[in-house]
Amino acid sequence: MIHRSFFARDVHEVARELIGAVLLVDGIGGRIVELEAYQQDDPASHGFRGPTKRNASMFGPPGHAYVYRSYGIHWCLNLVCAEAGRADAVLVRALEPTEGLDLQRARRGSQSVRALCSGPGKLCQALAITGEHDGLPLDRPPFRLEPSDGTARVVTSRRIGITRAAELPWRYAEEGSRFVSRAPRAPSG
DNA sequence: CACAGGATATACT
DNA sequence: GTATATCCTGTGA
Repeated sequence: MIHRSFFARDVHEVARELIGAVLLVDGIGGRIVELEAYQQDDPASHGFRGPTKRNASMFGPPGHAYVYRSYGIHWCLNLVCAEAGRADAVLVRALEPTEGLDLQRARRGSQSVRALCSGPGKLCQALAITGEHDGLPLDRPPFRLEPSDGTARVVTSRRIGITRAAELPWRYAEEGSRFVSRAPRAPSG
């Protein structure tokens, strides 16, 4: 069980240690295989221009969820890090589905296991994460987080789908995983 | 494999 | 009005 205090640290440390951790919502989910780090002083972050109604939970205490709607259609899940008042968070981009595959398939339509959670919008649909989860603590139901066993090898690469600060290697993924949203193009560390 | 286009909430110009 | 931390479908090389 990962306690919310786990998140009261540097976002990059948290991101690296969360690869291989298990994320469940109402018992449904899988192993985290891909994350991206966003910081308050990062032009690509929603918190860069200060608090708004949408990003309010980013500025709240760490160890809580920040859920926002993307392109008017999809939900995306972030885990708030650092100290309260600092808008740092990791975006959960992909899971290796392990729990509740039938329900995930039903929510996503008849799909291959690889297509269930290989993207931030996809995994929110598979786990039924919506705006109602925005601001909820991550160490209380319906969330459950179990730590990685430490065997996952982590690679970094550039973040996906952004135009500002696109050169920063702040995407973290499990090396060789077939469940990431896209294969890292230029792996390092 | 690489695009283009559409759905459409929220924030910014 | 324009852009965006997305996804799906269609077209064509």
